[in-house]
Amino acid sequence: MVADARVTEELKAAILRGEFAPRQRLVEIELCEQFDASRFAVRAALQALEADGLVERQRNRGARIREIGIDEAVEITQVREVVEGLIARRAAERVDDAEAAALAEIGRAMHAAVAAGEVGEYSDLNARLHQLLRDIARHDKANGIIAHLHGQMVRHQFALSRVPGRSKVSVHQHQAIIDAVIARDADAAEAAMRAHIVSVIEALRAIV
Amino acid sequence: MVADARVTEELKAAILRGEFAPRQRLVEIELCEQFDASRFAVRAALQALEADGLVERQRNRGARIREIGIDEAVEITQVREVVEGLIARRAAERVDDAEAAALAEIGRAMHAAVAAGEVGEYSDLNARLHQLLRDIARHDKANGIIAHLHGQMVRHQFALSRVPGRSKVSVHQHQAIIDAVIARDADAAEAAMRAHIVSVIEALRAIV
DNA sequence: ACCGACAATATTGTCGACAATACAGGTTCC
DNA sequence: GGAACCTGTATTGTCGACAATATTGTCGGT
Repeated sequence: MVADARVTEELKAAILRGEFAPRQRLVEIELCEQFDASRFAVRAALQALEADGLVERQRNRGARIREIGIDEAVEITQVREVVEGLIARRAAERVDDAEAAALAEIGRAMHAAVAAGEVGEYSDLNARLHQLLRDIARHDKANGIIAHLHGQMVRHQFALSRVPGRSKVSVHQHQAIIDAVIARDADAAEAAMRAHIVSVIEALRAIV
Repeated sequence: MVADARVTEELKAAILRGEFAPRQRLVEIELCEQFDASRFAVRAALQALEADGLVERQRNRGARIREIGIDEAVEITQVREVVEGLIARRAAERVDDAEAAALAEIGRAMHAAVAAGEVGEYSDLNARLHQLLRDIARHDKANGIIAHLHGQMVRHQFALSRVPGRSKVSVHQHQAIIDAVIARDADAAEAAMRAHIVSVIEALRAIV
Protein backbone atom coordinates (compact mmCIF):
# COMPACT_ATOMS: atom_id res chain seq x y z
CA MET A 1 0.00 0.00 0.00
CA VAL A 2 3.05 2.17 -0.35
CA ALA A 3 5.10 0.31 -2.88
CA ASP A 4 2.02 -0.48 -4.95
CA ALA A 5 1.01 3.17 -4.96
CA ARG A 6 4.36 3.98 -6.56
CA VAL A 7 3.98 1.22 -9.14
CA THR A 8 0.40 2.24 -9.88
CA GLU A 9 1.52 5.79 -10.50
CA GLU A 10 4.48 4.86 -12.69
CA LEU A 11 2.56 2.29 -14.68
CA LYS A 12 -0.32 4.69 -15.24
CA ALA A 13 2.10 7.40 -16.36
CA ALA A 14 3.77 4.94 -18.74
CA ILE A 15 0.42 3.96 -20.25
CA LEU A 16 -0.62 7.61 -20.58
CA ARG A 17 2.68 8.35 -22.25
CA GLY A 18 1.72 5.70 -24.79
CA GLU A 19 4.52 3.28 -23.95
CA PHE A 20 2.19 0.32 -24.33
CA ALA A 21 0.17 -0.53 -27.42
CA PRO A 22 -3.56 -1.21 -27.12
CA ARG A 23 -4.35 -4.86 -26.43
CA GLN A 24 -0.73 -5.44 -25.48
CA ARG A 25 -0.41 -8.06 -22.79
CA LEU A 26 0.95 -6.96 -19.44
CA VAL A 27 2.78 -9.94 -17.98
CA GLU A 28 3.22 -9.53 -14.26
CA ILE A 29 6.81 -10.79 -14.11
CA GLU A 30 7.91 -8.37 -16.83
CA LEU A 31 6.33 -5.46 -14.99
CA CYS A 32 8.12 -6.58 -11.83
CA GLU A 33 11.47 -6.19 -13.57
CA GLN A 34 10.52 -3.00 -15.38
CA PHE A 35 9.45 -1.23 -12.19
CA ASP A 36 11.68 -3.15 -9.79
CA ALA A 37 8.79 -4.26 -7.62
CA SER A 38 7.27 -7.45 -6.28
CA ARG A 39 4.41 -9.24 -7.96
CA PHE A 40 2.28 -8.18 -5.04
CA ALA A 41 2.72 -4.52 -5.86
CA VAL A 42 2.29 -5.07 -9.59
CA ARG A 43 -0.89 -7.01 -9.01
CA ALA A 44 -2.38 -4.28 -6.82
CA ALA A 45 -1.45 -1.72 -9.46
CA LEU A 46 -3.15 -3.73 -12.18
CA GLN A 47 -6.29 -4.02 -10.11
CA ALA A 48 -6.31 -0.28 -9.49
CA LEU A 49 -5.78 0.47 -13.16
CA GLU A 50 -8.54 -1.93 -14.08
CA ALA A 51 -10.92 0.12 -11.95
CA ASP A 52 -9.51 3.16 -13.71
CA GLY A 53 -10.52 1.68 -17.05
CA LEU A 54 -7.01 1.66 -18.43
CA VAL A 55 -6.41 -2.08 -18.44
CA GLU A 56 -8.74 -5.06 -18.67
CA ARG A 57 -8.22 -8.41 -17.03
CA GLN A 58 -9.56 -11.87 -17.66
CA ARG A 59 -9.40 -14.66 -15.16
CA ASN A 60 -6.20 -16.69 -15.53
CA ARG A 61 -5.42 -14.86 -18.73
CA GLY A 62 -3.80 -11.82 -17.34
CA ALA A 63 -4.06 -8.12 -18.05
CA ARG A 64 -3.88 -6.18 -21.29
CA ILE A 65 -4.08 -2.55 -22.26
CA ARG A 66 -7.70 -1.73 -22.91
CA GLU A 67 -8.42 -0.67 -26.45
CA ILE A 68 -10.80 2.23 -26.70
CA GLY A 69 -12.55 2.18 -30.05
CA ILE A 70 -14.02 5.20 -31.78
CA ASP A 71 -17.54 4.37 -30.60
CA GLU A 72 -16.47 4.28 -26.99
CA ALA A 73 -14.44 7.46 -27.45
CA VAL A 74 -17.59 9.17 -28.71
CA GLU A 75 -19.57 7.94 -25.70
CA ILE A 76 -16.86 9.17 -23.36
CA THR A 77 -16.89 12.56 -25.01
CA GLN A 78 -20.67 12.74 -24.81
CA VAL A 79 -20.45 12.30 -21.06
CA ARG A 80 -17.64 14.85 -21.00
CA GLU A 81 -19.95 17.23 -22.86
CA VAL A 82 -22.51 17.36 -20.08
CA VAL A 83 -20.08 17.15 -17.16
CA GLU A 84 -17.80 19.87 -18.52
CA GLY A 85 -20.97 21.84 -19.17
CA LEU A 86 -21.68 21.57 -15.45
CA ILE A 87 -18.13 22.67 -14.69
CA ALA A 88 -18.41 25.70 -16.97
CA ARG A 89 -21.70 26.63 -15.31
CA ARG A 90 -20.19 26.40 -11.85
CA ALA A 91 -17.11 28.33 -12.97
CA ALA A 92 -19.33 31.18 -14.15
CA GLU A 93 -21.05 31.20 -10.77
CA ARG A 94 -17.87 31.18 -8.72
CA VAL A 95 -15.18 32.97 -10.71
CA ASP A 96 -13.40 35.87 -9.00
CA ASP A 97 -11.63 38.79 -10.67
CA ALA A 98 -8.14 37.31 -10.55
CA GLU A 99 -9.37 34.09 -12.13
CA ALA A 100 -11.25 36.05 -14.78
CA ALA A 101 -8.03 37.86 -15.68
CA ALA A 102 -6.20 34.54 -15.98
CA LEU A 103 -8.91 33.22 -18.28
CA ALA A 104 -8.70 36.31 -20.49
CA GLU A 105 -4.94 35.91 -20.65
CA ILE A 106 -5.25 32.30 -21.85
CA GLY A 107 -7.70 33.48 -24.49
CA ARG A 108 -5.22 36.04 -25.81
CA ALA A 109 -2.41 33.48 -25.83
CA MET A 110 -4.62 31.06 -27.77
CA HIS A 111 -5.28 33.62 -30.50
CA ALA A 112 -1.55 34.32 -30.68
CA ALA A 113 -0.70 30.63 -30.92
CA VAL A 114 -3.20 30.07 -33.70
CA ALA A 115 -1.91 33.12 -35.59
CA ALA A 116 1.64 31.81 -35.28
CA GLY A 117 0.55 28.29 -36.27
CA GLU A 118 1.98 26.76 -33.11
CA VAL A 119 -0.16 23.65 -32.65
CA GLY A 120 1.81 22.25 -29.71
CA GLU A 121 1.54 25.52 -27.81
CA TYR A 122 -2.17 25.72 -28.60
CA SER A 123 -2.68 22.18 -27.34
CA ASP A 124 -0.98 23.11 -24.05
CA LEU A 125 -3.14 26.20 -23.68
CA ASN A 126 -6.22 24.11 -24.34
CA ALA A 127 -5.30 21.79 -21.48
CA ARG A 128 -4.55 24.76 -19.23
CA LEU A 129 -7.88 26.40 -19.99
CA HIS A 130 -9.89 23.32 -19.10
CA GLN A 131 -7.77 22.80 -16.00
CA LEU A 132 -8.29 26.39 -14.88
CA LEU A 133 -12.04 26.06 -15.35
CA ARG A 134 -12.01 22.94 -13.15
CA ASP A 135 -10.02 24.82 -10.52
CA ILE A 136 -12.50 27.67 -10.57
CA ALA A 137 -15.52 25.36 -10.41
CA ARG A 138 -14.15 23.45 -7.40
CA HIS A 139 -16.57 20.61 -8.06
CA ASP A 140 -14.74 17.54 -6.75
CA LYS A 141 -17.09 14.93 -8.13
CA ALA A 142 -17.28 16.46 -11.60
CA ASN A 143 -13.53 17.03 -11.69
CA GLY A 144 -12.89 13.45 -10.63
CA ILE A 145 -15.08 12.06 -13.38
CA ILE A 146 -13.41 14.24 -15.99
CA ALA A 147 -9.98 13.04 -14.84
CA HIS A 148 -11.21 9.48 -15.04
CA LEU A 149 -12.58 9.92 -18.55
CA HIS A 150 -9.56 11.87 -19.73
CA GLY A 151 -7.23 8.97 -18.89
CA GLN A 152 -9.05 6.74 -21.36
CA MET A 153 -8.92 9.35 -24.12
CA VAL A 154 -5.19 10.07 -24.38
CA ARG A 155 -4.73 8.23 -27.66
CA HIS A 156 -7.67 9.89 -29.37
CA GLN A 157 -6.87 13.24 -27.81
CA PHE A 158 -3.48 13.02 -29.48
CA ALA A 159 -5.04 12.16 -32.82
CA LEU A 160 -7.45 15.09 -32.45
CA SER A 161 -4.72 17.63 -31.86
CA ARG A 162 -3.14 16.57 -35.14
CA VAL A 163 -6.23 17.34 -37.23
CA PRO A 164 -5.19 20.32 -39.37
CA GLY A 165 -7.30 23.45 -39.03
CA ARG A 166 -9.05 22.39 -35.84
CA SER A 167 -7.44 25.08 -33.72
CA LYS A 168 -8.81 27.79 -36.04
CA VAL A 169 -12.35 26.56 -35.37
CA SER A 170 -12.01 25.81 -31.69
CA VAL A 171 -10.31 29.06 -30.70
CA HIS A 172 -13.59 30.91 -31.18
CA GLN A 173 -15.48 28.30 -29.18
CA HIS A 174 -12.92 28.64 -26.40
CA GLN A 175 -13.25 32.39 -26.49
CA ALA A 176 -17.03 32.08 -26.18
CA ILE A 177 -16.61 29.96 -23.06
CA ILE A 178 -14.14 32.46 -21.57
CA ASP A 179 -16.41 35.43 -22.34
CA ALA A 180 -19.44 33.74 -20.78
CA VAL A 181 -17.57 32.80 -17.60
CA ILE A 182 -16.10 36.28 -17.23
CA ALA A 183 -19.59 37.72 -17.73
CA ARG A 184 -20.80 35.40 -14.93
CA ASP A 185 -23.43 34.05 -17.34
CA ALA A 186 -23.92 30.46 -16.20
CA ASP A 187 -26.38 29.43 -18.92
CA ALA A 188 -24.18 30.85 -21.68
CA ALA A 189 -21.09 29.21 -20.20
CA GLU A 190 -22.72 25.79 -20.15
CA ALA A 191 -24.10 26.24 -23.66
CA ALA A 192 -20.73 27.40 -25.02
CA MET A 193 -18.90 24.48 -23.44
CA ARG A 194 -21.40 21.99 -24.79
CA ALA A 195 -21.23 23.49 -28.26
CA HIS A 196 -17.46 23.22 -28.11
CA ILE A 197 -17.47 19.57 -27.12
CA VAL A 198 -20.15 18.71 -29.68
CA SER A 199 -17.71 19.93 -32.30
CA VAL A 200 -15.03 17.73 -30.72
CA ILE A 201 -17.38 14.76 -31.13
CA GLU A 202 -17.88 15.61 -34.80
CA ALA A 203 -14.12 15.86 -35.30
CA LEU A 204 -13.70 12.49 -33.55
CA ARG A 205 -16.20 10.85 -35.88
CA ALA A 206 -14.51 12.46 -38.88
CA ILE A 207 -11.13 10.89 -38.05
CA VAL A 208 -12.32 7.49 -39.28
CA MET B 1 -9.76 -13.41 -8.75
CA VAL B 2 -12.70 -15.68 -8.30
CA ALA B 3 -12.99 -15.83 -4.54
CA ASP B 4 -12.33 -12.11 -4.20
CA ALA B 5 -15.02 -11.37 -6.78
CA ARG B 6 -17.51 -13.21 -4.59
CA VAL B 7 -16.35 -11.35 -1.47
CA THR B 8 -16.43 -8.01 -3.29
CA GLU B 9 -19.98 -8.65 -4.39
CA GLU B 10 -21.20 -9.80 -0.98
CA LEU B 11 -19.44 -7.02 0.89
CA LYS B 12 -20.78 -4.40 -1.49
CA ALA B 13 -24.28 -5.79 -1.14
CA ALA B 14 -23.95 -5.72 2.63
CA ILE B 15 -22.80 -2.11 2.59
CA LEU B 16 -25.62 -1.13 0.23
CA ARG B 17 -28.07 -2.92 2.49
CA GLY B 18 -26.83 -0.62 5.24
CA GLU B 19 -25.31 -3.33 7.44
CA PHE B 20 -22.35 -1.12 8.25
CA ALA B 21 -22.48 2.33 9.80
CA PRO B 22 -20.59 5.25 8.20
CA ARG B 23 -17.02 5.56 9.46
CA GLN B 24 -17.25 2.06 10.93
CA ARG B 25 -13.91 0.31 10.80
CA LEU B 26 -13.64 -2.74 8.58
CA VAL B 27 -11.09 -5.02 10.19
CA GLU B 28 -9.77 -7.53 7.71
CA ILE B 29 -9.80 -10.53 10.05
CA GLU B 30 -13.42 -9.93 11.00
CA LEU B 31 -14.43 -9.75 7.35
CA CYS B 32 -12.57 -13.01 6.75
CA GLU B 33 -14.77 -14.77 9.29
CA GLN B 34 -17.95 -13.03 8.20
CA PHE B 35 -17.53 -14.01 4.55
CA ASP B 36 -15.52 -17.18 5.16
CA ALA B 37 -12.65 -16.04 2.98
CA SER B 38 -8.93 -15.49 3.20
CA ARG B 39 -7.37 -12.13 3.95
CA PHE B 40 -6.15 -12.13 0.37
CA ALA B 41 -9.69 -12.08 -0.97
CA VAL B 42 -10.89 -9.55 1.61
CA ARG B 43 -8.02 -7.25 0.81
CA ALA B 44 -8.74 -7.36 -2.92
CA ALA B 45 -12.39 -6.66 -2.20
CA LEU B 46 -11.51 -3.65 -0.06
CA GLN B 47 -9.29 -2.26 -2.78
CA ALA B 48 -12.05 -2.70 -5.34
CA LEU B 49 -14.60 -1.04 -3.08
CA GLU B 50 -12.21 1.81 -2.44
CA ALA B 51 -12.12 2.49 -6.17
CA ASP B 52 -15.89 2.27 -6.06
CA GLY B 53 -15.93 5.07 -3.49
CA LEU B 54 -17.72 2.99 -0.86
CA VAL B 55 -14.82 2.58 1.57
CA GLU B 56 -11.78 4.68 2.31
CA ARG B 57 -8.40 3.39 3.39
CA GLN B 58 -5.46 4.93 5.14
CA ARG B 59 -2.02 3.43 5.17
CA ASN B 60 -1.54 1.09 8.13
CA ARG B 61 -4.82 2.23 9.57
CA GLY B 62 -7.15 0.01 7.65
CA ALA B 63 -10.43 0.57 5.91
CA ARG B 64 -13.64 2.22 7.03
CA ILE B 65 -17.01 2.87 5.48
CA ARG B 66 -16.83 6.19 3.70
CA GLU B 67 -19.18 8.79 5.10
CA ILE B 68 -20.92 10.84 2.45
CA GLY B 69 -21.98 14.18 3.86
CA ILE B 70 -24.79 16.33 2.59
CA ASP B 71 -22.44 18.55 0.58
CA GLU B 72 -20.97 15.60 -1.24
CA ALA B 73 -24.43 14.13 -1.78
CA VAL B 74 -25.44 17.39 -3.44
CA GLU B 75 -22.38 17.31 -5.69
CA ILE B 76 -23.10 13.72 -6.64
CA THR B 77 -26.67 14.61 -7.49
CA GLN B 78 -25.54 17.58 -9.56
CA VAL B 79 -23.45 15.27 -11.69
CA ARG B 80 -26.37 12.88 -11.83
CA GLU B 81 -28.50 15.77 -13.07
CA VAL B 82 -26.51 16.28 -16.24
CA VAL B 83 -25.67 12.62 -16.89
CA GLU B 84 -29.25 11.45 -16.42
CA GLY B 85 -30.18 14.36 -18.66
CA LEU B 86 -27.96 12.83 -21.32
CA ILE B 87 -29.59 9.45 -20.74
CA ALA B 88 -33.10 10.91 -21.10
CA ARG B 89 -32.02 12.63 -24.33
CA ARG B 90 -30.64 9.40 -25.76
CA ALA B 91 -33.71 7.48 -24.64
CA ALA B 92 -35.93 9.89 -26.56
CA GLU B 93 -33.79 9.38 -29.65
CA ARG B 94 -33.77 5.59 -29.46
CA VAL B 95 -37.03 4.48 -27.86
CA ASP B 96 -39.12 1.95 -29.80
CA ASP B 97 -42.87 1.37 -29.52
CA ALA B 98 -42.68 -1.52 -27.06
CA GLU B 99 -40.42 0.51 -24.76
CA ALA B 100 -42.73 3.51 -25.04
CA ALA B 101 -45.64 1.33 -23.95
CA ALA B 102 -43.63 0.08 -20.95
CA LEU B 103 -42.83 3.67 -19.97
CA ALA B 104 -46.49 4.67 -20.20
CA GLU B 105 -47.41 1.68 -18.03
CA ILE B 106 -44.95 2.72 -15.32
CA GLY B 107 -46.44 6.22 -15.44
CA ARG B 108 -49.93 4.86 -14.84
CA ALA B 109 -48.71 2.64 -12.01
CA MET B 110 -47.00 5.63 -10.40
CA HIS B 111 -50.17 7.66 -10.35
CA ALA B 112 -52.01 4.69 -8.85
CA ALA B 113 -49.36 4.21 -6.17
CA VAL B 114 -49.50 7.88 -5.20
CA ALA B 115 -53.28 7.82 -5.10
CA ALA B 116 -53.16 4.76 -2.83
CA GLY B 117 -50.43 6.32 -0.70
CA GLU B 118 -48.10 3.36 -1.19
CA VAL B 119 -44.66 4.95 -0.75
CA GLY B 120 -42.72 1.68 -0.95
CA GLU B 121 -44.39 0.75 -4.21
CA TYR B 122 -43.77 4.23 -5.59
CA SER B 123 -40.09 4.02 -4.64
CA ASP B 124 -39.79 0.73 -6.53
CA LEU B 125 -41.49 2.22 -9.58
CA ASN B 126 -39.12 5.18 -9.44
CA ALA B 127 -36.13 2.83 -9.56
CA ARG B 128 -37.72 0.86 -12.40
CA LEU B 129 -38.40 3.99 -14.44
CA HIS B 130 -34.81 5.21 -14.23
CA GLN B 131 -33.54 1.70 -14.97
CA LEU B 132 -35.78 1.40 -18.02
CA LEU B 133 -34.58 4.76 -19.32
CA ARG B 134 -30.98 3.55 -18.98
CA ASP B 135 -31.85 0.37 -20.84
CA ILE B 136 -33.45 2.36 -23.64
CA ALA B 137 -30.55 4.81 -23.87
CA ARG B 138 -27.96 1.99 -24.12
CA HIS B 139 -25.19 4.44 -23.21
CA ASP B 140 -22.63 2.27 -21.44
CA LYS B 141 -20.44 5.07 -20.18
CA ALA B 142 -23.29 7.16 -18.83
CA ASN B 143 -24.97 4.12 -17.29
CA GLY B 144 -21.73 3.07 -15.63
CA ILE B 145 -21.22 6.48 -14.06
CA ILE B 146 -24.78 6.55 -12.77
CA ALA B 147 -24.32 3.11 -11.21
CA HIS B 148 -21.11 4.33 -9.62
CA LEU B 149 -22.74 7.45 -8.18
CA HIS B 150 -25.85 5.59 -7.08
CA GLY B 151 -23.82 3.28 -4.85
CA GLN B 152 -22.61 6.23 -2.81
CA MET B 153 -26.10 7.65 -2.40
CA VAL B 154 -27.99 4.73 -0.85
CA ARG B 155 -28.22 6.26 2.60
CA HIS B 156 -29.47 9.64 1.35
CA GLN B 157 -31.72 7.99 -1.22
CA PHE B 158 -33.40 6.18 1.62
CA ALA B 159 -33.82 9.39 3.59
CA LEU B 160 -35.29 11.07 0.53
CA SER B 161 -37.94 8.42 -0.03
CA ARG B 162 -39.12 9.05 3.54
CA VAL B 163 -39.83 12.74 2.98
CA PRO B 164 -43.62 13.00 3.18
CA GLY B 165 -45.36 14.47 0.17
CA ARG B 166 -42.41 14.11 -2.18
CA SER B 167 -44.09 11.51 -4.35
CA LYS B 168 -46.99 13.89 -5.03
CA VAL B 169 -44.55 16.42 -6.49
CA SER B 170 -42.27 14.07 -8.33
CA VAL B 171 -44.97 12.03 -10.01
CA HIS B 172 -45.70 14.95 -12.35
CA GLN B 173 -42.02 15.41 -13.08
CA HIS B 174 -41.73 11.72 -13.89
CA GLN B 175 -44.76 11.95 -16.14
CA ALA B 176 -43.19 14.88 -18.00
CA ILE B 177 -40.07 12.79 -18.66
CA ILE B 178 -42.16 9.86 -19.87
CA ASP B 179 -44.26 12.06 -22.14
CA ALA B 180 -41.18 13.72 -23.68
CA VAL B 181 -39.46 10.40 -24.36
CA ILE B 182 -42.59 8.88 -25.89
CA ALA B 183 -42.93 11.99 -28.07
CA ARG B 184 -39.31 11.45 -29.19
CA ASP B 185 -38.56 15.02 -28.08
CA ALA B 186 -34.90 14.86 -27.01
CA ASP B 187 -34.62 18.46 -25.81
CA ALA B 188 -37.78 18.21 -23.72
CA ALA B 189 -36.70 14.87 -22.27
CA GLU B 190 -33.35 16.25 -21.13
CA ALA B 191 -34.99 19.38 -19.72
CA ALA B 192 -37.64 17.37 -17.86
CA MET B 193 -35.06 15.05 -16.36
CA ARG B 194 -32.88 17.93 -15.24
CA ALA B 195 -35.83 19.75 -13.71
CA HIS B 196 -36.72 16.57 -11.84
CA ILE B 197 -33.24 16.11 -10.41
CA VAL B 198 -32.94 19.80 -9.51
CA SER B 199 -35.97 19.27 -7.30
CA VAL B 200 -34.24 16.22 -5.79
CA ILE B 201 -31.28 18.46 -4.95
CA GLU B 202 -33.58 20.95 -3.25
CA ALA B 203 -35.20 18.16 -1.24
CA LEU B 204 -31.73 16.91 -0.26
CA ARG B 205 -30.72 20.33 1.01
CA ALA B 206 -34.02 20.60 2.88
CA ILE B 207 -33.37 17.42 4.89
CA VAL B 208 -30.81 19.21 7.04
C1' DA C 1 -0.84 -33.46 -44.64
C1' DC C 2 -4.25 -32.78 -41.14
C1' DC C 3 -6.48 -33.46 -36.74
C1' DG C 4 -6.90 -34.79 -32.07
C1' DA C 5 -4.98 -35.95 -27.69
C1' DC C 6 -1.52 -35.35 -24.59
C1' DA C 7 2.65 -33.33 -22.41
C1' DA C 8 5.46 -29.27 -21.36
C1' DT C 9 5.66 -24.58 -20.32
C1' DA C 10 4.25 -20.09 -19.02
C1' DT C 11 1.35 -17.31 -16.35
C1' DT C 12 -1.84 -16.21 -13.03
C1' DG C 13 -4.47 -17.36 -8.48
C1' DT C 14 -4.17 -18.37 -3.60
C1' DC C 15 -2.41 -18.73 0.74
C1' DG C 16 0.11 -18.64 5.21
C1' DA C 17 3.87 -16.63 7.60
C1' DC C 18 6.57 -12.83 8.92
C1' DA C 19 7.73 -7.76 9.12
C1' DA C 20 6.33 -3.06 9.80
C1' DT C 21 3.42 0.16 11.71
C1' DA C 22 -0.06 2.49 14.61
C1' DC C 23 -2.57 2.66 18.94
C1' DA C 24 -3.38 2.16 24.08
C1' DG C 25 -1.91 1.79 28.54
C1' DG C 26 1.23 2.20 31.97
C1' DT C 27 5.62 4.15 33.78
C1' DT C 28 9.07 7.35 34.73
C1' DC C 29 10.92 11.85 35.03
C1' DC C 30 10.49 16.72 35.68
C1' DG D 1 0.18 16.44 38.61
C1' DG D 2 1.30 16.49 33.89
C1' DA D 3 3.75 15.21 29.89
C1' DA D 4 6.91 12.63 27.40
C1' DC D 5 8.48 8.14 26.74
C1' DC D 6 8.48 3.40 26.42
C1' DT D 7 6.43 -1.15 25.76
C1' DG D 8 2.84 -4.58 24.49
C1' DT D 9 -0.83 -5.62 21.46
C1' DA D 10 -3.71 -5.33 17.55
C1' DT D 11 -3.79 -4.62 12.75
C1' DT D 12 -2.14 -3.97 8.33
C1' DG D 13 1.80 -4.39 4.71
C1' DT D 14 4.84 -7.42 2.15
C1' DC D 15 6.67 -11.34 0.35
C1' DG D 16 7.95 -15.98 -1.43
C1' DA D 17 6.28 -20.47 -2.35
C1' DC D 18 2.96 -23.49 -4.17
C1' DA D 19 -1.48 -24.69 -6.68
C1' DA D 20 -4.55 -24.02 -10.55
C1' DT D 21 -5.26 -22.83 -15.11
C1' DA D 22 -4.39 -21.46 -19.90
C1' DT D 23 -1.33 -21.71 -23.80
C1' DT D 24 1.92 -23.74 -26.66
C1' DG D 25 4.36 -27.52 -28.69
C1' DT D 26 4.76 -32.40 -29.89
C1' DC D 27 3.55 -36.73 -31.49
C1' DG D 28 0.96 -40.49 -33.24
C1' DG D 29 -2.89 -41.97 -35.98
C1' DT D 30 -5.65 -41.70 -40.01
